[in-house]
Parts: sequence; structure tokens; C-alpha cells
Amino acid sequence: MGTRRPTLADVAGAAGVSVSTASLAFSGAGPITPATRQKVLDAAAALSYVGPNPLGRQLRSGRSGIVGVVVGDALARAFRDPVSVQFLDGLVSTLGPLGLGVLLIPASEGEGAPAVDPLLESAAMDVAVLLSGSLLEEPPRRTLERRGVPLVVLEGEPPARGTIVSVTDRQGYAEMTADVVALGHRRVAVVTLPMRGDRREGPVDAEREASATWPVTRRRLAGVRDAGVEPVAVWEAPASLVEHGRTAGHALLDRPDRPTAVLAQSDLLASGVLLAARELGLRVPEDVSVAGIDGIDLPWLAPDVLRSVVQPLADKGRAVGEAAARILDGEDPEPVVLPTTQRLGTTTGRAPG
Amino acid sequence: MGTRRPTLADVAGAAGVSVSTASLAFSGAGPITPATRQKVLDAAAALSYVGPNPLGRQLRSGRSGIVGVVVGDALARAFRDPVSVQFLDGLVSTLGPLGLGVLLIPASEGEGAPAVDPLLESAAMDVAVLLSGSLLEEPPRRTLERRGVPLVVLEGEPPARGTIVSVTDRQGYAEMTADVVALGHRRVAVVTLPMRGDRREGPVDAEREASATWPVTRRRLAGVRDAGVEPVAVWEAPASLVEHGRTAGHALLDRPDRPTAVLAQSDLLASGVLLAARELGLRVPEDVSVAGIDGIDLPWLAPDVLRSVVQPLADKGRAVGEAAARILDGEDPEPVVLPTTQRLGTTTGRAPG
DNA sequence: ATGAAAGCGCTAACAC
DNA sequence: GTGTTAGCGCTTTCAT
Repeated sequence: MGTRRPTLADVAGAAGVSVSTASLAFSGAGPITPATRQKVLDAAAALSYVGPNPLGRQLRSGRSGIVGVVVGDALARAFRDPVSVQFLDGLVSTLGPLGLGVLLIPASEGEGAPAVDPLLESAAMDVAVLLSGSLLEEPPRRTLERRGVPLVVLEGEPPARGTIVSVTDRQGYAEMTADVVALGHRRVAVVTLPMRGDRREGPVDAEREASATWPVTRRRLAGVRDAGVEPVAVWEAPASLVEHGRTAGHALLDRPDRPTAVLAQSDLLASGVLLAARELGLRVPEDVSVAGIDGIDLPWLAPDVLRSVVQPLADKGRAVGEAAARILDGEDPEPVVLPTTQRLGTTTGRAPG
Repeated sequence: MGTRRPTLADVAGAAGVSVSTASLAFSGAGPITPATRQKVLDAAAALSYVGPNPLGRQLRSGRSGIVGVVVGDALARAFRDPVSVQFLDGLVSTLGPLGLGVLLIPASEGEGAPAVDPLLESAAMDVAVLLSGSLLEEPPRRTLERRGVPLVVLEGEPPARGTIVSVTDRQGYAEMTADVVALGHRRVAVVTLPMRGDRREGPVDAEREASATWPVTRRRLAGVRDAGVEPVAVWEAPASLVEHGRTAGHALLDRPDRPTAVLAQSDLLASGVLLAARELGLRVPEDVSVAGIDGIDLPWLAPDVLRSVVQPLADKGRAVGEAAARILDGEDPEPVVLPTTQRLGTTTGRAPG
């Protein structure tokens, strides 16, 4: 039993052909007589050889066929957001049929990140994908760039090698805000994603906002101002999760001078705001309008349908997958920008009064 | 710039040492003078050598350091379930620090599965993990077993090479059912996970139940009978999703002879049932009791807290990760069985009338 | 403590 | 159409 696994050389020997011929029999590339091919396959079966060892193939070809996806340290948090999940679904289903695998890389974020992450440092990968809003100076990104791994960056700064994929969320957000203004709303509050890596929860003052580094947060906030709106309040959520939206909703709405519209920078945050409004006995949209962005499916909000700026999440995954595949083929793909659309929903309406 | 990347040999040459010495400088294994080591490191820096190529290392060591996780074709569906996500979080965070990566493998399930899945067929991996309820005859599993990849199987049949990790869900479910009986319930309905690969939605008759192959579904159903309960109705959901639970809830509860308790085989299904009950104007638990299993956090059900059989999901991920790591070390780990606990919640109470 | 040499398993020129 | 040969980049005995 302790016999080592058969190699292509063993098969070739048993079939009475050379290794290269045996290789051709498996790869299908190159000329080979059906008869010879069959002879090799039979020998393989006899030896219970299960096909070329991927490790040998990889070394030889210089490619691992692996696309690394850097997810934050809290994978559970990332994946509780349908946004990441739908994106990943698009990515995996584009890459899979191409024979390319997705490797999950949990990179420790935050200030007190440990020195070296072995996976980031030395896992084999041909391309890496950085999820929303990656900055040049982030440690994981620096590690990868130093290694010379080409990057596909979502919604962030363009990499030295690789490309970026983004959506027109600023414009979409501006459009949505303009619609809300047209409905008569003047007191508009905004619930944002984190301003930067330190992920605070609470009201945002000018100083805090000026210190913002996360591109997505900044862009969507800019979208609000593009529509000529200066928010009466800006609240920072530490993550895109329903409970943080709920906290924000209570803070913003449980007061006499409450805003008539709350715009959240994600659908999960908006859902939390909506729940808070319900809990406070406010009618939506009669007493307060609520809107989000992402366009995820939220059946449990029924009968409400959240107003949202819809981004094509699965397409984004596909676009990233295609970009990664092209980089693997030695190409240098152009940046991709995907459009957003508006979902009107039922949660915005005329301003009260 | 078309110069190829430097190799360890280049670095050794520049440092004036042999390749093997250079190798030691990086691996740290083996005796080497600090001075020599530094010389090598300096040479590496000068050449902007970023460390040993993982592909070479992998071929040499015969290990890829990759743990494949086979997720169904619909990754989005799998990951919409917090159960998978929490599990994966536990897995990734156990494996990551060990330098082991998790490769997502989307295996086409269903009857009309395509001939060959390139990833399953030939991706490099040292161990594969099969999510809940894997059966020997499933094509992805057969492919992996044929390749000789050791398996860590969750809640399924033990593999030829590898081990299994499971929870005491049958016992937990039986306990929960017994509690419900003790509360006076006699008309108990069950909402199940899929009976088998064809994933039907609707009432389950004896024939359908007899044809069930999915271990998890069978075990939890057995748990109900262990408590001496013969369900007045069994409804099959095609996936563990809130909307399917809702459908089930409406079908089971919108009738005069409705059950007084509905036991679902997942928390997501139970949540759907709860929503349906609310929509039908039924009070929970005064008019109907609802319970699930998994123990996931469901803040949006507030103020209700779902009664549930809690399984230690992150522990499960960790246990699988540890098993995988041990298999990689050439060990042959024993099966692991993890305990369940009861979350009483607020959704079960005395039977009405 | 360092070096020489072998070889992990495979593919792709190139020659026949 | 098939065989020969030369590595891909690394680690690891085994000498020295």
C-alpha cells in the first residue's frame, strides 16, 4: 500500500511510449494517434493514474490558476452582506468554468494587524482581487504589490499591475438624492459606511469627514452634495449591517427636529433605519422617507420595498472574473465601469407637512 | 523590463553562496550564520526578489497548502445562509494562520450536471471539505475520491480517506420536540430541508419521504419521531431560505385545522414560518409555536427570539479546519461530534385551547 | 556552516 | 506522430 502515486512517467513506461506522448494523450494539445492515446489511457487506468499532477503542471507553466480574493479579517461580517456574496457568486461562476479557482484570503485589517499573514505573503496566486475601496497604503495591498501579484481592484485606487472595476455609484446616488429633493425634502440625513479603517459609530463632524479615506464612502457622500443637498446630519456606521442602521435610525429619528428623509450608503443600513422608524411608530414614507444603495433583495422588509440605487452585483463579479482571466492570459485589461439604475420601491414619498 | 523574475539561484549567485544556503536563509530551517543569512537577504533586496516561488516549493514538497471547499453550484444560495457563512468563517480563520488557503469549488449539483468540472477534476488541493450531507454517490464526491483527495465530510457518510465532523442534531431536535410536546402540543407540523437532490417544494407523502437521501433531513425528521411525535403534516422546502419558509408557513397555517406548532429544519425556514404567521394575523406563541434549528442570530425578527436547537457553527468550522490540518500532517483524525444546545427564545409556548 | 547534486512531475521545443 | 532533452524553482539529503 505504501507505494507512491504513479506519475506520467510510470504510465508512459507501462504504455510503452515516451513521457511527452503520454502528456499529449492527456492534454489533447498536439498531434497524437487515437490508438496511441487509447493505449496511454488504458495504461493509466491499469495503474489507477488519475491524471497529471497539478503541481507539476503549475510549476512548468508558471501559473497556479488561482485567483486570490482578499476578504477582511471578519469573513463572517463580509459575507453577512449579500453584496459581497452576490459579487462572489458572479466571480466564482465566471472563473470556475475557466478552470480558475478562487482562494479566500482573510487579511487582518485594523490598526493592530499582525506582522505577517502567511497566506498573503506566500500563497500561490496569479491574480488577486481586492474588495471595495482598497487603498494603496493598506498593508495587504502593499504586500501583494510587493510580491508583484497583478490586482483587480474594486472601487479603489488603480494598481500598478492589473486594473479596476467600479460602478457609477456617485452619479446614481446623486440622481436618487435629486429625486428625494424633488419630493420636497429639505431636512436630509445620511448614514454612511465607515469613513476609514478605524470604523467609528456615531455622528460625523467636519473634522471626521475630512479625515475620510474610504473611497466608497467619500464618493457616495459626494453624490449627495452633487444633488445640491447639505445633509442636516451625517452618521457613521462601523459596518454595513442592519443593526448599525438601526442604531443610526434611532439616533437620527428619535427627536423632534428629525429629518424627513434618511439616505443610507447601503441597503442593509437603510433596512436598519427602516426598522428603527417602525419601532418609533413612524410611517414610511408618510413621516419619513428612507433610501439605500446596492439593490439587494430584502423580502423580509415586506410589505415595504426599499428605494435603492441598484448596482449590478453579479455583473461586477463577472467583470472582475473576466479581467482576472485576461490578466492571466497576459493581457492588460482596461478599467471597467458599470452602470447603476434606480429602484423606486415604496419607501420614499412626498415630504410631510 | 521584459526580464524574468529573479530566482533563488540568482539571489544565491549575487550573494556568492550556494542555492541551498540561500534556501536556508529564507526558510529559517537548518543551521546558518546570521551574517550569511543577512548577505542573502541583502542580495535578495537588491534584486527585488520577493521570496521563494510557491510553485517550486509546492512541487518539491508535494503539498499545495490548499483546502478545497465544495459549495453547490449556487454559491449565492449557499452563502445567503448564515449557517454556511459562520462555518466558513471558523474554517478560514483556523486555516489562515496555518498558512493554508481555502479554495472555493463550485460543483454543479442537480441532475443535469455538466460532464466535467475542471476545478473539481484538476485543481491542486491537499484536502477537500464537503458541506452538509454529502453522499457517496454524488458526482463531485466521486470525482474527489477517485483523485485520491482526502475528505473532511460534514454530516455525511464517512470517506475512504479523511474523516467526518457532525453535530448531535438528531438528539437536539428530539429534545426540542419533547419540550414542545410537554407544552401540550399535539398537532405538530414539520418543515423540512430538501429530501434529495431534486429539491421539491410542497407536502411530503410517505413515498416521497421514503425516497429521501439527504442525511440531515432524515436525521432531523427522525429526531421528531424520537420524541414520539407523528407530524400532522410534513412540508418540503427546496432550500433553506426565508421565502421558502414563508411559503410553507402559509400553506400549513392558513387553514382551520392548522397545527399548533411548526418545527422547521433550519432557522431560516422557521423565520419564514414566523413571518407567515404574522401575516396571517396569528400570535406567536399564543396561537402557534414556531421553532427552528441552527442557532443563528436573527435580529430582524425582533421582538421575537426564535426558539432553536443551537449548533456550534464556528466550532464546526474550526473542527473541520483542524481535521484538515492534521490530514495534511499525515495523521488520520478521528471523527468529531459536536454538541447542540437549546435556545428557548420566545416563540414557543403552551398549546392553545 | 556551507556546497554539490538529485529530483519533485510535468510540458514544450526540437529533432527524427 | 513520436521520442529526446531540457528545464520550471525549489528543498533536501549527503558530503565536506
